[in-house]
Amino acid sequence: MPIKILIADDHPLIAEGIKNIFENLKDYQVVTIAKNGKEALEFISKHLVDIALLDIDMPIMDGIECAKKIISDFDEVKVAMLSMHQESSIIKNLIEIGVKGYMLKTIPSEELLQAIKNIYNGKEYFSSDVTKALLTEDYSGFHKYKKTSPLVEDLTTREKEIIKYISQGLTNIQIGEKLFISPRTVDTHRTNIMRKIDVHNVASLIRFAFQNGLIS
Amino acid sequence: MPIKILIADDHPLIAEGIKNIFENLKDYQVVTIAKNGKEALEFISKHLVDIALLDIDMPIMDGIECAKKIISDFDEVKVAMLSMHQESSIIKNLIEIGVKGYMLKTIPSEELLQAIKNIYNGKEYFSSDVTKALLTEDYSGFHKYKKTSPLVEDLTTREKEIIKYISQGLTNIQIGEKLFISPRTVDTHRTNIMRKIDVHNVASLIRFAFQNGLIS
DNA sequence: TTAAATCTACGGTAAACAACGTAGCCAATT
DNA sequence: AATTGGCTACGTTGTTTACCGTAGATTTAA
Repeated sequence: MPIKILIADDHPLIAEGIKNIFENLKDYQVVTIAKNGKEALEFISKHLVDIALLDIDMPIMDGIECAKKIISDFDEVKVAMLSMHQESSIIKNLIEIGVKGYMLKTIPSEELLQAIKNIYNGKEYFSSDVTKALLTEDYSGFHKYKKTSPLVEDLTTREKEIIKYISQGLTNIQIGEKLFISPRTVDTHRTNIMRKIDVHNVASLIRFAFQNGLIS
Repeated sequence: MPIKILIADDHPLIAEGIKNIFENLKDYQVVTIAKNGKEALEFISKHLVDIALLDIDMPIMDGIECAKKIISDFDEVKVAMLSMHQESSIIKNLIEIGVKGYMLKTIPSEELLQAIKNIYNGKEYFSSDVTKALLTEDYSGFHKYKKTSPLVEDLTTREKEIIKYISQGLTNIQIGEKLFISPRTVDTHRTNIMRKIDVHNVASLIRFAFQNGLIS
């Protein structure tokens, strides 16, 4: 029983290109190519479909509207989006709607097959490209991102360990007990840490640690 | 010519489990299992390795340190991270460092194979789980998995203001000057804050503030 | 084989903090 | 008119931190 796939894209060349990927593979079957969201919905209401691959930019009914309707009315159909662009706000929205995947059209064919398989098996799939774009995106407006200070490089493993415990609210004595060292040694580490990153109290230290990913 | 893989993980069971995935596959070869970053580096300096799969939490030298060194010193080795957690703050750092992949240890074996293949071929791979976590995280900061504590509600405007100044590393005297109040009053606010959110030192206070979006 | 870095540890001092209680003033609410 | 909550302020006490210097042991790098 092959996985039944619906493709919705208003560009026939692209749609055919995608269809070709599944050609000659007995595990996959492209059951139709829809030119817009409306056609896709009509087909789904009359035929069995496992996975709907929707382009986002389509005339008459776009992929997002279409995805909403499919997910609310035909919950046995799993929806994945194909797009040229990577806009995090849209993607976030799509996930809330309940799509199972988001892929760029630049996806390699074998990765697409893997993605379809994953989604068919109840998992989710999002392009690595998308992930990276999101991670390297500048979130200005939501929160500020500070690069890791070069000062972090100067900290030794032990010092980072000490910072971790300080952030947990432990006193030098308690930290000493945890690490089986003298509280005076912890104090020495503290002093060295403070000197290295040029702060002069715990508050600034913890702030620095947070902003540089030393604690979370 | 199989893809030569180095695995670094201080938990032998996990490392062996990962190794088993590649067993009997002629395209992949696990050339060694390192117990920490140091061992991994030593091996790489002496042997040919295509891909280094590093756990993040390791003793002696953790995966992040190790990744940095590998990427700076052995740029023919592609580095991918394996982790138990989805820590978006450090994933971003990792990408800047230059790692090619980030996967959760819950990754299915076939997906891991696909990931390794992608990375070997110069692409990148990031777990869908990670992507989704990033997309659905609330953008109040990097500190996603902590919900706002109900205790925050108890804090007055003045108290939050005091917290802000404390986080900037100001002493009670300096805060008093800023707000034109006595340092003793600042002290009173401090005490009240501590009582309300049930912490007993500045470190815990700042941590709380970060995790609840009071400061950033 | 030096030299440098790291982790360890201590003595001493001044500053800052944490916690207790008490209390007046003001504004908003009951 | 009385109460409540928030901001102000002080006395006091013990704990903890921040910083200064010194220094041995061990590992790493030059």
